Amino acid sequence: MRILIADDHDLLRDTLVLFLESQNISSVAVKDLPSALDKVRTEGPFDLVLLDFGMPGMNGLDGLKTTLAEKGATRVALISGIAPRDIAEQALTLGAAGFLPKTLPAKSLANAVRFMAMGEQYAPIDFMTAAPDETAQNAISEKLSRRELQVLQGLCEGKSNKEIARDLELMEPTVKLHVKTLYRKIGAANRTQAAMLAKEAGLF
Amino acid sequence: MRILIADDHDLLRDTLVLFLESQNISSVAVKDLPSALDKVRTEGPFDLVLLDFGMPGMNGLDGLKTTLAEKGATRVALISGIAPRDIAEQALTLGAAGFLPKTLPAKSLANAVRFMAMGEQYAPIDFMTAAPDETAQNAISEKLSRRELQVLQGLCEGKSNKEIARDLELMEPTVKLHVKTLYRKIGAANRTQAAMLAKEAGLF
DNA sequence: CGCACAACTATACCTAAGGGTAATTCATAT
DNA sequence: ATATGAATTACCCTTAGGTATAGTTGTGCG
Repeated sequence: MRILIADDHDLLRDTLVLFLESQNISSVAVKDLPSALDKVRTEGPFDLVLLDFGMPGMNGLDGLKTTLAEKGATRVALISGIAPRDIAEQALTLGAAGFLPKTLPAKSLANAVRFMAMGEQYAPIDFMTAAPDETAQNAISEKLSRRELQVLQGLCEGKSNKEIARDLELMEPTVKLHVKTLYRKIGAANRTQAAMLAKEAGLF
Repeated sequence: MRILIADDHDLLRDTLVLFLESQNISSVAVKDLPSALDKVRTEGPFDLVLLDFGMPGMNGLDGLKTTLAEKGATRVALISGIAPRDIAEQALTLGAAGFLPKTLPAKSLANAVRFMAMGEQYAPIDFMTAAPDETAQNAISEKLSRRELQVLQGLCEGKSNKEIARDLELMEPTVKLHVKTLYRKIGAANRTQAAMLAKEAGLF
């Protein structure tokens, strides 16, 4: 089996090649997307191409699309340290062979590589099953104060300001102010948008 | 590699054994859970145990738990024709090696078996990524008229009645009426609750 | 044909929501 | 000690949302 690895982190690239060699998977490694496309054209086809999501020339999912369009690269997977879940889903929908977070144990990575080379789609179960977007969740919950989060929860339950005030033992004007300020912080225009943003962030 | 298959459908059991044999995977097949546990004790350990979710003796996920407790069966996967997504998730959380729908192509099943035997967790990507709750979605979408669904979508996007009216080329009072009637139909007290109900039903 | 139903328009009224500004208290961090 | 920010309460004002009621289309069906 022969795969192509494209990643701008020299350390990862070198160690990964050695490790895969020990697993009887031969690999070629390059450091950016143009080099990867070049390799595919000159030395392809490969059983699998691994692209780092954050490497030079990738430009988000565009790099995946252009690579998938190459004749010598029918099986292309993304590898990333930071990309959120929705990127993974989009990549798989675009026809990627899989999505590998860099948190994956080396042995699992080797297994996943073999699996994808056989024509299957791979993504780590826990990654796909996890809360829709933990980064967005933190982005919201870290932006807001405790009170504002409590009020936001009330919004998500479809309560009126008066009900929220009663539940939190506050006066209604106080709730109104919290509501207004949390709109600013999360970029909502009204309570419905605020509730939907919280819901999409996996809150409550 | 040697695996144990437990399924009450004779046809599937026999053909699956033959197919796996052709893929250099040797297998033993039984027709219910007690037989499976017996086989594990007398002829174990196996590299992987496949349990049909609907076979005699399974009793939902209990059969999975008891099998996982056996010494000779550390790697146990479910196979099912009908189980919904949340069963699959629960099974994986309980420590199942994977979840195989019977809609899976035979070649993919063989790949998944090898993958799981290597210690990885498997579930088909599209199955895990699918809409959370299709039944609730139909419950709502079949209750509402086309217009009301269009208006509900507007609500979910946090739009005002005026904006929805402009988008649908209606007068604002019309939108207000649709909004009110759809509240009644889905049991919402205000637009935020309506939006959250739609969201939770997997709509839009 | 006439019936029922969904969709649409319209008016009016009241309440809730959202925006602006300001002041006080309190804990924490510099 | 003092500055900062969260939390609280309060005022005013405008707009949007929610309710009720009533009438007009158009489509499908018995």
